[in-house]
Amino acid sequence: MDEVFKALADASRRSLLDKLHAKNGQTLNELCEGLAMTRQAVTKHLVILEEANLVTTIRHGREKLHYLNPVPIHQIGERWIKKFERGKLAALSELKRQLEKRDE
Amino acid sequence: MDEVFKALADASRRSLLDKLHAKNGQTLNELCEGLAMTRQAVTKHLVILEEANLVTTIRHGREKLHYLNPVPIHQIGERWIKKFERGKLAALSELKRQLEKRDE
DNA sequence: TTGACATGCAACCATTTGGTTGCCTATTAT
DNA sequence: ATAATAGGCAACCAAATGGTTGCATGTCAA
Repeated sequence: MDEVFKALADASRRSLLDKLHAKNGQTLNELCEGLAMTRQAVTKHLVILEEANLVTTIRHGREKLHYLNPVPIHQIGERWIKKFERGKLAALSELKRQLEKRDE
Repeated sequence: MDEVFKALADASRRSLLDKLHAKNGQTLNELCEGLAMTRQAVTKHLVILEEANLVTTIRHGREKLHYLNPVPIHQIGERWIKKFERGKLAALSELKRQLEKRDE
């Protein structure tokens, strides 16, 4: 879980996920296109995404195809974000109450 | 948005949010209880959470009360996670198709 | 008013992070 | 067979991160 959060914490990595979301199964060099970064830097990001299970790869000859795995993202939504959404209205009304209480 | 992802990338900060989710409006010293960290380290984490707008504070005399703001978390769910959930089944079936195609 | 309590500020430190460059290996096409 | 293509590995670097210690300030209670 921590690995997923850490992997998502970098804008370059999120844009790589975006790229795969737009077109799945890209090679390393395809993913490098248009990025202001060396191929090796992209490789490092992809390794982190793979370790967080956000990207799966398949070797096909000399090419390595990268596929998005949306499951960990979904899990964060389910296990983490939903927890905080439940208390949302309650929290806001409590904050309002505290703000009003402030000058007592 | 980036600040929120970065703020959530640290397990200590997520546990501070958990603490506030369990009991909102705690002081710095309250939040320090049971943590294997100095008060100053906790302060630094709270500053990061505040800058990401995940925590709001109110001074009340010599105490500083910390309140959870669930809005940015909700936004990540809405603007980011949902995007990847939509394509989930499609992505998985495409992956399966590619895996099967592999030996052609 | 003075001591205790809650927090703030700044300097410092080790480790991690995000990136680079240079070279090596494997596969494909001519 | 050989050149071009796709990718991997390792060393190195600067900056960011997560933590510490020491001291300062503001507020409350006796």
